[in-house]
Amino acid sequence: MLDQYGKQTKCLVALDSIIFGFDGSKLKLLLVKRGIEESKNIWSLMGGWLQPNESLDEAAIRVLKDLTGLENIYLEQLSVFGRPDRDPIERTVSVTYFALINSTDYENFDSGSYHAEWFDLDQHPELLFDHQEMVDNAISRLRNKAAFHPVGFELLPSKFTIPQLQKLYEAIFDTEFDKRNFSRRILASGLLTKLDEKQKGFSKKGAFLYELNSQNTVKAASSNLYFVPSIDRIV
Amino acid sequence: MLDQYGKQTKCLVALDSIIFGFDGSKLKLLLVKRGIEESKNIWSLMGGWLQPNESLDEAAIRVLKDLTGLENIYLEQLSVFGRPDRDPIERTVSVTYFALINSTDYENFDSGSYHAEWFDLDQHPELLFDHQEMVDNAISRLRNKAAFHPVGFELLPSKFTIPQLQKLYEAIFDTEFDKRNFSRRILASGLLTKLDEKQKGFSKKGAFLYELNSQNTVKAASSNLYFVPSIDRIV
DNA sequence: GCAAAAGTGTTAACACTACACCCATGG
DNA sequence: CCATGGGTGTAGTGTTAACACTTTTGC
Repeated sequence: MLDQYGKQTKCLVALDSIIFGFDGSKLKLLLVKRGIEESKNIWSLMGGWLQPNESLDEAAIRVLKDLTGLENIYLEQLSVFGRPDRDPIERTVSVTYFALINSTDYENFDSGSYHAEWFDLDQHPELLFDHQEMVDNAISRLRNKAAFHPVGFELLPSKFTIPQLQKLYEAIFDTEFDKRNFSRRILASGLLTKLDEKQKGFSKKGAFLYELNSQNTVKAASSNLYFVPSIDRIV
Repeated sequence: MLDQYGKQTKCLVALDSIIFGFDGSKLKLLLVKRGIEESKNIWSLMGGWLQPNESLDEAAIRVLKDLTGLENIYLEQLSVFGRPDRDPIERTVSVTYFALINSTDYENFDSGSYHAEWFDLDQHPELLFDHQEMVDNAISRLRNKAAFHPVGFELLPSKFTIPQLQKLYEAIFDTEFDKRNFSRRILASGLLTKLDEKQKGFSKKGAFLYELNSQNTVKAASSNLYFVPSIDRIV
């Protein structure tokens, strides 16, 4: 029972964040090289230790900032990993977080002595400890979330085209969509505002740019099923 | 960064489980009286401490068994609570789990010196620390899960009637369904096998009993959207 | 003028909602 | 024989998936 505080063993508590990015055609993963001797050349997730006076959320935000300089990133708690032997050095319970950011906005990291780098999600180096398991878990959460919430926009620049958005969703769900159905569905959500500008330089015709509506003007859209390519891909 | 193990502060790690039950008409919550002085008369979730050689999942299973004698219960990790002041006695990070069981099968607990008791979910005593927050979190997870996975059956006896199942779903989603639409939808899922027996003693006509198909025979059904009363109730 | 990407509509199948009456039985 | 809960069908509406051609413009 929850008494006998004094007799209980304590654990190190770590935070590890899976940071997804998108470069226009592929999903990216932000990794960092770990500073300790034994695993000097192994890439790992953005991780750090929980400090005495911070909540888990605060700690995850601080760690990300310390390692990359990134601020104002929305981090969402995923799950906890706690196998006794998951960290061979000392028993550690790790709480994972995930975040989505537009990777082209953050190419250069203000990361002090750490080296952070974007990798293709489907082609990244081997990871420390159980970090690959954490990444797999995060991908499945990302798919779930993207199906029901307009979450993909955080991975794109503030102005984007429908074909760009479609490529993003195709990357998230690792599949292809019919562009007529895709654009109809996205526009029907009422989340996007069409701008007068066209994207230049990529296609010859140029595609219209859109931006996300201000929160206030989106009503029904965000409370309803948002985008499900086909339910069985996400469950 | 994840080095400097020696310098880091350690934390107590607790497990707290939200155990849902169903008595045929209402959802139930299994609570226990905590053993420590300051909060002797406060009910709390099934909780205990993580031990050195067990994983989080193992610990949650063990704690549930120690407090209630319940075994072979499928527990699923929910989330972690870690505000620095959530436990006033000492800093504790708590990992929550939830489970669904058929409460009528478990009325009497082999709980050693502990006192475990079922309460109506909508009418239970005040809870310790942030346990109410944990319960709220679990309810929303239960709704989500029930909408996409045939999860409700764990709350019923192995043979059950369609009206019983409907009552369960009505309790989970706190609403009412049209019985014609409900049964059509559930049967269309292909998850149920109709038995030759009828339930006796409750209604005069008697309702046919069904059982859950063996895993093997369910194909399309479990991979597809299973039961969504109306999407905006669950998102 | 042609290659490459953008943009746009219709149809047929299916899924969902709403709704009302008869059935079987125990008392 | 009647009260209680069990069981069933249909019509209308909305939603989804599948599908092909025209437009723009840089080269």
